[in-house]
Amino acid sequence: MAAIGDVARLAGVSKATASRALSGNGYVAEETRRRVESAAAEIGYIVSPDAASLVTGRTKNVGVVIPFVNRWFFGEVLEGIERSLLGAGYDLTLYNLSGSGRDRARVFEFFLARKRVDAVIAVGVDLAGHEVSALDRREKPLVCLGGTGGTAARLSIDDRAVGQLATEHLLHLGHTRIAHLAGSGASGQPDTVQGLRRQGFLDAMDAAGHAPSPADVVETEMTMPGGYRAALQLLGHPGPRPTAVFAASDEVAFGALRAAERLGIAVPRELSVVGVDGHEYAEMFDLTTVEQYPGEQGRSAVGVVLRLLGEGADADPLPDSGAPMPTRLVVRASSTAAPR
Amino acid sequence: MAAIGDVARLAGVSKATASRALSGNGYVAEETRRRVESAAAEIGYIVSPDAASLVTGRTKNVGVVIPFVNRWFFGEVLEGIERSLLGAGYDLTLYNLSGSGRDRARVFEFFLARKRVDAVIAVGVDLAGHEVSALDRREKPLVCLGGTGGTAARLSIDDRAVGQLATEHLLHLGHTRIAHLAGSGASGQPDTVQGLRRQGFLDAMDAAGHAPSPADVVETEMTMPGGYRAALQLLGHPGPRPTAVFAASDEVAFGALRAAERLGIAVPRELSVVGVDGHEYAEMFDLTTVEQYPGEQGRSAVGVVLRLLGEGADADPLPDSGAPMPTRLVVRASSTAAPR
DNA sequence: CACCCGGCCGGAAACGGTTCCACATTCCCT
DNA sequence: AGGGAATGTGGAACCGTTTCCGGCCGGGTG
Repeated sequence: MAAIGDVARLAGVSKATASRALSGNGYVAEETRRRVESAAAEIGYIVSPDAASLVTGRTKNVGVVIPFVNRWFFGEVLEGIERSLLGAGYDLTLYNLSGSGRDRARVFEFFLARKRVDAVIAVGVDLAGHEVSALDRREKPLVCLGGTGGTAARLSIDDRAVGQLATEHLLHLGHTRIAHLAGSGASGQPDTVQGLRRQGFLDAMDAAGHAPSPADVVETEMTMPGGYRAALQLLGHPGPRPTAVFAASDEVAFGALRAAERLGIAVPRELSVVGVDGHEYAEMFDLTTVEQYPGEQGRSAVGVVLRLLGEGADADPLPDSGAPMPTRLVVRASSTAAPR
Repeated sequence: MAAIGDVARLAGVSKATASRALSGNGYVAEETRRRVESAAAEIGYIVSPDAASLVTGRTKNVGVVIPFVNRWFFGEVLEGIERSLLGAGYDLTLYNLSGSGRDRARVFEFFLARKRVDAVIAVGVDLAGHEVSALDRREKPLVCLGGTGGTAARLSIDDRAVGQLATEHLLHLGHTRIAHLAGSGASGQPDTVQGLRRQGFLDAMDAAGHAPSPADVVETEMTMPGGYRAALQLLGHPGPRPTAVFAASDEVAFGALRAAERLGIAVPRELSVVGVDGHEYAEMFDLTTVEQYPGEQGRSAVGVVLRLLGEGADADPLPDSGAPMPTRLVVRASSTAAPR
């Protein structure tokens, strides 16, 4: 394979000049630069990123750790991150942190600790203290998107406010008995996404003077089948039912809709449903939801990372640091006034 | 940061020996090895993959190019690949090849051509001739999972057989007017996934002596909203309707189910629906489907790649090369005998 | 006893770039 | 006119590994 020395020889300059010409750092006469470039093109020269990062210490590569790729929110975030990174000339190394077992430790101690990534974006993962300290001992910038634990840069929506907003929407419609399909762990870990959305729900209910019965808050995996099962449990018994459900995510809400259909409960006449996410399918299901914009969030995270890495002010402006990412209530046919 | 020289000094050996001790290549006395290892642990030494791959020419990193991450099949494949790769100590660099424009060229010419990946797995992408030749000019093994164009190693299900199988299932149930919700491009590109499934459908119909009317084969984006819209178009008019639909993917089938519900068409009494994929949600929707196993496919692809890279025979046995990956018809409540 | 071979180790040469430093011009300013 | 700054270039050091080669030792073999 052609190395920079070959290019230099062909162009009649030194390696140093060739390097400067190709990388654009330092002074080099316009005419020389052209000569070097055409020499490089002629022999099909491509730089070795390994050699370059060996000496510069920067790899132009960022690690992304993410617990799922096949949940809508995460997939969307990942796509946003990927696109931005690629645009900035960075590679993206993916770590799918599913379990919390030894694989997880391996990712942090073996893969991320190595010098192959310049920075890490953690999306929706709850970092342990030693995990984040392992990272900044290596002086690797860390940006968190959702999740908990990082003292580092953090981007997030206001999940408590989201829960509150969705619930208030139902309250305004006159519902009084509102159930909540919460993400699993919502009551145990109050500062996670699930916990905060649940808290928002409780706050809104409380402010309206309602105290939901414990049976009306059920926790479930945040997937469509999870929501389906939880809704069957919540609604599938004789006797009075809640007239509205606030689902912790759109996928859970879809499952609830399917369960209602299965149980012969008419939506929205007998049951209003609202979710959160702004899922691609929400419109098709006529689902009222609090939208968020994961692709945008991913892009913002990349913006922060690049800033932290000292890449110039070329990118989009930073979101006001500390300010939550935007969300918006979108009302569709799945929610309506409470039946009398 | 600690380099291997520091480890060597601390252990009282040369860099060469330290390297051998840590990498496990070449002769080194057991006792020395232990001394080196504890020295390394003491100062928290970690190798620089950049330096290592600079000299060995191998990066322990494979590139994955994939058109979507947020479609079930692709997400599942990606997860399978990731898990396997991680297990083998490899990194995974993700290239989300969405458009076919300049971004795509950039990925192939700039990112993949560089020496940062040892091999490439292309899932569900139709490679152009110059794209694959660019890769093997660099002597980078290429494994294709679905998609077309690679002369290289290829893993795939038999999509034509899948279409045929699904259609035959409906024929056996007595249906005669069967519609097909095909993936877009099915008729234009006969050797793509969509094209082959459509061909299998046509073959089965033909063998049964039926000639589907052109209006009963409609093409759509392979997503749930796509299936929804296409099914509305297919079923949402007065007059006689097909009694069964073969959807090119489960997500399309879900959309069709939703459309049927919207139109007041009872499934399966008035309309049978079958899909293909074995989507996570299929059971919840009671969908009859031809299952495939994308996670498994991803793992197999990694197996092939590792073999190609000369990693020992430690991994799972190769699937019989050339043999299609397994599929299985799973009958659920969405398909039943044709109404009389 | 001479020889060879296998285990074990160190010195030094790569690998392919970037960057520091020194040096030579040219240019501008006082 | 003189001096310093800006521009352009080359030599050489350096980044952190792996690996080739050669030397040393001990033991089995002819």
